[in-house]
Amino acid sequence: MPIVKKTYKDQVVDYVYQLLLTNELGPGDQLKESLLAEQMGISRAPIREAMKELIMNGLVDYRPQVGNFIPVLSPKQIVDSYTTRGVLEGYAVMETCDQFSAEEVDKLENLTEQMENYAHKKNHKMVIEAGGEFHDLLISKNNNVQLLEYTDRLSLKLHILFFKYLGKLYGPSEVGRRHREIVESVKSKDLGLIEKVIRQHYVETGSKIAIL
Amino acid sequence: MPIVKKTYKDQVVDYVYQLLLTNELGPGDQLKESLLAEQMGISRAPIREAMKELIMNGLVDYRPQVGNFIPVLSPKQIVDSYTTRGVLEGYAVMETCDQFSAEEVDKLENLTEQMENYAHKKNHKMVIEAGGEFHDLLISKNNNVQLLEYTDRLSLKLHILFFKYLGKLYGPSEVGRRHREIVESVKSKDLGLIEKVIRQHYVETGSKIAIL
DNA sequence: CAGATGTCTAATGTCGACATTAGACATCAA
DNA sequence: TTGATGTCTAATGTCGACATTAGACATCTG
Repeated sequence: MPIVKKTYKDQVVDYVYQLLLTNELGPGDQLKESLLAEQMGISRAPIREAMKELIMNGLVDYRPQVGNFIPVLSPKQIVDSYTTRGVLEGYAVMETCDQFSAEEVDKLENLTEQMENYAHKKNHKMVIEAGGEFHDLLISKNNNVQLLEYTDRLSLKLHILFFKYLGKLYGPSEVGRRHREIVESVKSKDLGLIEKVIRQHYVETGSKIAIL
Repeated sequence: MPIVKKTYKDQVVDYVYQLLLTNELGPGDQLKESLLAEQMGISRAPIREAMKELIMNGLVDYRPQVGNFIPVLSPKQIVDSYTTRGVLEGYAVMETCDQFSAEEVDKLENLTEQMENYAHKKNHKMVIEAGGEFHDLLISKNNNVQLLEYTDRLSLKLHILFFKYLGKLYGPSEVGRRHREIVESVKSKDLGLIEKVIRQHYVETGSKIAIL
C-alpha cells in the first residue's frame, strides 16, 4: 500500500472537497483564509496555495482583494459547463471509436446495466460510480493531454458541485436508454452520430440540473 | 486614461510573458522564485501567486518540491493543444453562425485581405494581430462562459509560446485561402462544414509548428 | 564495477507579522 | 432625501525567516 505523504496544500484541497460534498459549504459561501487556517491548525500560506488549485479547477471564484467564494452558477452557466464537457468528450470518443475491443464494448454495456440496476434500487451513489467508470472507459482511448486536462478539470468541478443531484436525475429506464444510445453510436462508428449523441447527453444532464 | 494599479502578482505575470516573448526564457528553463524575487525587488510571496496563474494558463509546468519550468512540448502535444483549440472554437462558431450580420462577414473578409497584405510585406506581427482579430470576432457571438474560459486560456498559451513562429507559417496566398475557407463555411451555415474547416485549420497550424 | 547509502545544497513549503484595501457604515451638505 | 465623503474593520496582499526536501554527488559495500 502506497503511503502518500500529502503536503498541507493537498490536505486543504481535500478538506474543501469534503465541505462541498457534505453541503457544509454551498454556492456563494466565502472561504476565509484565516478561518480555514485556524480550523486546520496551519498558517495561511498553504491555504492560499490550495485556493489557487481550487480556482484552477473551477471550484472557487476569486475576487481580487476581496476573497474566494464558492461559485454561484446560473442555470445557463450550468448548461454551458455540461455542454463544454460534452463537446470535449464527444470529440475525444469520436476520434478513437475504432479502438474499442469487443470486450470493452461489452464492459460498456455491462456498466449500463449496472446503472439501471442501481437506479432501480435507488442506490444513487453507485449509479454515479458506474457512470463515472462508463465515461472514463469511453474517453480512455484518447491521449490528447490538453483535451484530457480540460475534461478532467470539468468532470471534477461538475462532480463536486452537483454530486448531490447526479444520481437522482434519471430513472432506471432512462439512464439505461441514454447510455445504450451512446454505446450504439460508438459501435456504429458514425463519427457525426457519436458527437451528436454524447453532446446531447451532457446538454440534457446539464438542463436537468439547471432547473433544480 | 484609466490608471490601473496592478498588484505585484500581475506585474510578475507580465514580466514572465515578456521574458517568454523575447526568448529570454525558453522551454525547459526553471523559474526560480528567489531569483525572480531578487530581480524584481519583491519577496517570494507574490512570485508564488504569479506562478499559480501561469500554471493555470499552461505557461508553466509545476513539479512539487522541485520548481516551476517552462513547458517542453512534444510535437504531439503541440498538435494536441491546437486541435483542442480547434474543437472548442469550431463548436462555438458552429453554434452561433447564424448570428453574423453582413457587416461582420465583410469585416471577416476584410481581415483576411489584411492578413494577405501583411504577409506579402512580411509584416509578421501585423499578420498575427489581424489573425487574432479574425478569430476573436468569429468566436465573439458565443457566450458560453465555460467554453470561452478554456479557449481564452489556450489562445494565450499558444500565443505566448509560439508567437515567434506564428506569422511565418503561411505565405500570403495560403493564409488568404485558409481564412476565406472559414468565412465561406460560416456563410454557408453548414454546421458540419464549419466545425470541420475550423478544426482542420488548427490541426494544420499545430502540425506546422510541431515540425519546426 | 554496480548498487545502496550518506551527505550536502539549493530550491520549494510553511510560518507569523505587518501593509494595504474593498466594502460597510456613519456623517455631512445640497 | 440623496449623493458625496470620511472612517473603520476585516479580509487579502506582502514580507523576511525558518523548515523541509528533491536531486546531485560522494562514499560505502558486495
